Amino acid sequence: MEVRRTTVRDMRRSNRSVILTGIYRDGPLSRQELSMRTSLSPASVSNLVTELIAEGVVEEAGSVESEGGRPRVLLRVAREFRYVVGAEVGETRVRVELFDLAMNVLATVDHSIDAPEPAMVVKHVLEGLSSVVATSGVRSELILGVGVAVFGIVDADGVVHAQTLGWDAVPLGQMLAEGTDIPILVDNGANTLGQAEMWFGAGRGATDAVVALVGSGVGAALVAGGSSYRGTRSSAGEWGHTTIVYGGRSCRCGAAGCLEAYVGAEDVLNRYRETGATLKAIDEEAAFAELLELAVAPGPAAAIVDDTIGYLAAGFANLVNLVNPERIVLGGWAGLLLGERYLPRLREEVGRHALRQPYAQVSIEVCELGRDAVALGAATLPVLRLLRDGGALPS
Amino acid sequence: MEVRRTTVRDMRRSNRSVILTGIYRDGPLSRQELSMRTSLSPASVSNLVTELIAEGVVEEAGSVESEGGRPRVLLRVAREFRYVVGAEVGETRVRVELFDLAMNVLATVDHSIDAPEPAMVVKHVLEGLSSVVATSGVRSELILGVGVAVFGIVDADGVVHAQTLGWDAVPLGQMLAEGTDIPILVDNGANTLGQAEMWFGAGRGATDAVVALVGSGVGAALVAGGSSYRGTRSSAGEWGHTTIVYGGRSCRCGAAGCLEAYVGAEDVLNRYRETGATLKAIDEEAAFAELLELAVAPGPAAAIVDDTIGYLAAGFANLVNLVNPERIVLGGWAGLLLGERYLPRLREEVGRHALRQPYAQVSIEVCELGRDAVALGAATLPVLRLLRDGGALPS
DNA sequence: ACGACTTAATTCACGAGTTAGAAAAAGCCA
DNA sequence: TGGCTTTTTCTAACTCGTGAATTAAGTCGT
Repeated sequence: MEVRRTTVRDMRRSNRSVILTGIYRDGPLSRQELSMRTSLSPASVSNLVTELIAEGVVEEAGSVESEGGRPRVLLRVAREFRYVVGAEVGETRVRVELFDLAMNVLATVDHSIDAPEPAMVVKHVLEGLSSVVATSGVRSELILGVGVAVFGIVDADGVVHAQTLGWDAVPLGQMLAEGTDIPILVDNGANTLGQAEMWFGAGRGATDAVVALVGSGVGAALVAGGSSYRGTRSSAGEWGHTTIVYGGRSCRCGAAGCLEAYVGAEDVLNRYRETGATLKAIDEEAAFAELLELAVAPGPAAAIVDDTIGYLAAGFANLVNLVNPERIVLGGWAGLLLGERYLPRLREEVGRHALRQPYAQVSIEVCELGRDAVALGAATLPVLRLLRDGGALPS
Repeated sequence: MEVRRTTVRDMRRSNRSVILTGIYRDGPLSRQELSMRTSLSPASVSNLVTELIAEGVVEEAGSVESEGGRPRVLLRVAREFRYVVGAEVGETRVRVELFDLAMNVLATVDHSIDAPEPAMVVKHVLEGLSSVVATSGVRSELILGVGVAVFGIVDADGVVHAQTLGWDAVPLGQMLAEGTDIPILVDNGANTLGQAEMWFGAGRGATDAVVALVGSGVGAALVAGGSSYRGTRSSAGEWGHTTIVYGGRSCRCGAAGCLEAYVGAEDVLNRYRETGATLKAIDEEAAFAELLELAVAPGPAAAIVDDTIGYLAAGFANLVNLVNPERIVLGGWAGLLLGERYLPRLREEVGRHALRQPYAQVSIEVCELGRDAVALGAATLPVLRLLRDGGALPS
């Protein structure tokens, strides 16, 4: 635990960060309002804002009339000050998107891949980067950074361990950095999606939250005290591989009774098929949707879905009891399908498994952004850094 | 999420805190060493230390000869600058202890109680406080604060919800504050014990850790980024009531399949007795020890203990996967008994349930301090505050 | 015993920061 | 135009950490 000094420079950076973050998050604000909410003196706000405007990070955005006095000038982050890129590395495709600072999409490129071989992924990300830069017409010096989301465990230095991709200690960050001058930030896909939901979706306003993702696999993003919690070596959040049925179904991670083996879409379908029933759809997502359709009427499908909600609720209750979040957000493609139908049931079931006290303090919601938010979330990584550094650019 | 300004005062407080914490935690240090490890300039260290010495928080502690130059003067926190009190409220007794700042015990008072009725507990804590002050001869103005540990959920304001004591929303902090001028800090007993282990026991040096306590009940203290993690309303850490066997044994919390229902001492003994076997001992702790003795030879006792280790390992693995700590420390009276016999087995079993990556990063240890550390940990609460505030006293 | 050398701690002037309060700017209303 | 209100900027005062120079306090060789 390295304790570190504070200098007068840190103070200024911190205050710049406070102001910039305020402007970014809570839309156009006047200097007055900034002064109120940060409790910085009007003098300091003015001083800092002048500097931020001179550097181009912040711009004035019209004024608002007051009751008989000088009108307030509104401030906002200059959308076109810099740009950010978000990349999503999936099992079947690489998607690269370019955003302005207000997170408007300016360009998107998708590239399907057959086998997620590291070298090829690197190639596609770099090509996608060039491509979005070209089509958007943005000068590449103006790109603040590239956030890359991968579904697997990502070390602090961008080393990726992803069993689903068959990657073991792939230094993705370094490999990408060799192909471009733009800063690269690699993170877990669950985390980036969680980050997107926290900023722009169902997580807004919460400081202690969990974004739980249920797709073919199961994961979670932990947010503690307003920022993402990653653990010692940033592999926290492997909620899908917590044991929920000791000695139960075997999971692809090698252990038995993992939550994922009960609520992951693949395993839900397996559980259904093991009853002897069949589904028309071949595609996993279509099959899952079909199962949910069948489940409206009593029968084996309904029973399976029922059980799934129960297991999921127990998994949620574990989060509630252990982490005591103020909000849990359910996402992932399967999670969304389940959530839109069974959210009230789910909430109720969580109440049955969780302790009264922490249960009373949590609200359970469904993601608002859909699956495309993975790249969006990745793109927020450089923005987050910009805000944290008070608008100072990485040298 | 209130973002707040930083002023030049915060800077000074922060630097005082950095220095004071360094001196407190890493024994006598010279100004030089402080300068090195905090990266503050020698000038600032000198300046801050002068101030701290003038206020009496820090004192010089002899000097150490150097190789041909002026000897370094060592600095340490003045043990007798202030004193702190720790209280443990258990089901059968109230213990109050008085410490100096080096955490030497100067006085102890125990008081057995039959029924943990709030008003009585308050009375006993306050009487204990007077008593330790009297026997130690410490002037009560010199007492920095009283940390009170209760086994239950403790809100931020010292409101206690403890099912085992039958307390529902008891404003213990406020009740105590009415009886004394000394600042009162109430916290969960698992947290205070965890705090003690983190400072003085098996948790030293770790920044992301979990202290897991197994006694009659089961709980945990979460430490994230060097400080205790409490969640939204400080009820985080209810590890004992996470589901580990979906639909399994019913737990006293009302849910089914909680970890506590499998590894809590009471339930371990129940599981044994359900096999039809009996134990000579009546007392729970003696019975548990007897069970462990019987388990050295193959038979039903060994099977039960075997299963217990398995469940416990799964519970540990859940922590490893979800929280990615660098260390897990096993404590509690039953945990200690299990740990001293089965630690290697336990570690191995955790490896079977956890993901490879996070498992490789965690070390699993046993508590070093024993059960008396609950009051010690409670007493660290005011010390923690002193260090955090850079030696400034609560006004 | 003395002086050269080494290392530790303090002093001091300076630049960078925030703040309170005064002054200026910018609008509204009569 | 002039009075009024509200927002923003300017100014002087004060705090703090830093680097360079200085002082303090030893060791060691001769």
